[in-house]
Amino acid sequence: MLQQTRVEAVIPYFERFLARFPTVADLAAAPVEDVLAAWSGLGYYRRARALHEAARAVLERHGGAFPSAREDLLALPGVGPYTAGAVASIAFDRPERLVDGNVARVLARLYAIEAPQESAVFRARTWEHAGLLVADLAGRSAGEWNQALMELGALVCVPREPRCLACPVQARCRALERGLTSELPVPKRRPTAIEVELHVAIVRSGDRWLVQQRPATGRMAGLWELPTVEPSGARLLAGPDWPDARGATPAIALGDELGTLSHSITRHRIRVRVFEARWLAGDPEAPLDFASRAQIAELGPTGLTAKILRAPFARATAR
DNA sequence: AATTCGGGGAG
DNA sequence: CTCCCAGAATT
Repeated sequence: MLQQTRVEAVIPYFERFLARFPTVADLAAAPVEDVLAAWSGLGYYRRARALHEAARAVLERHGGAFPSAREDLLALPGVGPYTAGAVASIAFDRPERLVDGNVARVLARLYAIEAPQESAVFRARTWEHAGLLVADLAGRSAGEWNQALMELGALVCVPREPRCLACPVQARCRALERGLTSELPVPKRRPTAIEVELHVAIVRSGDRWLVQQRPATGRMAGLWELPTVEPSGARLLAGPDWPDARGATPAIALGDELGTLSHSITRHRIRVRVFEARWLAGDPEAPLDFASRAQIAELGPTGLTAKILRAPFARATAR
């Protein structure tokens, strides 16, 4: 959960998740749909699938006992260099290094690493320094050291306007010595944004809303959303074939435009136009269905769908 | 090496 | 607005 996601954002998900799946065996035994529903809103849904697969791998390969060796951890789905180092050092007290975004920034400044942050050179230098520091611990806890390093980056050696006066290692910081703290680390190049327009239909039946499940592959796979089309036809974010696949007779008639909102997912900048709409057919068939707010929350909505359902203009459409 | 995955909070 | 977060997998 913590991969590329702030601790504060993770905590409520983590607590709900562990209440629902208390053990590795519980997680392994659960349907992936339940795991996705518990993950809904946190983003990077591949992580949820990987964690689910990892739980099953722990049962099959390790008899249900979570592995503690770095190499065994790396072999689990969704576990890369950072996570392997974090679990090995923090959970199992092994003398393993770790580099996350915070540690990379601390080390880049401490040792004045001028290579761009996405480069292989930068990655090699930071991991090398992280290893040397752990090797100097002389038996003291690498888990505590690694967490302290991350915390230093999160609280003191922050991206902009670092609090160098409060830094415990200011005396040995080469970036501070050279006046480079605002220049390092050299940020990775930002990819150009992709503009997308989506049309979303709000179809109400009493207190229920028409929703559709996204395909099993691709973005936000398996999550539920309000009926959505991408008029430009690029189909970057649009759901399953709707309304085209409904045949010559459109099953949904668009009405008044209720409002617009903006949404961003990674490099896509989405302008969303929300329309009131009517359902023209009989009972909807999969992947379409009517669901109440509570049911939608339980199914696992996309972040955009949750945002739309919270919007004032969506609340005011009761029929 | 470059892209692709969400969403949210800080500034 | 922009940036970036306790990254990993895929192309």
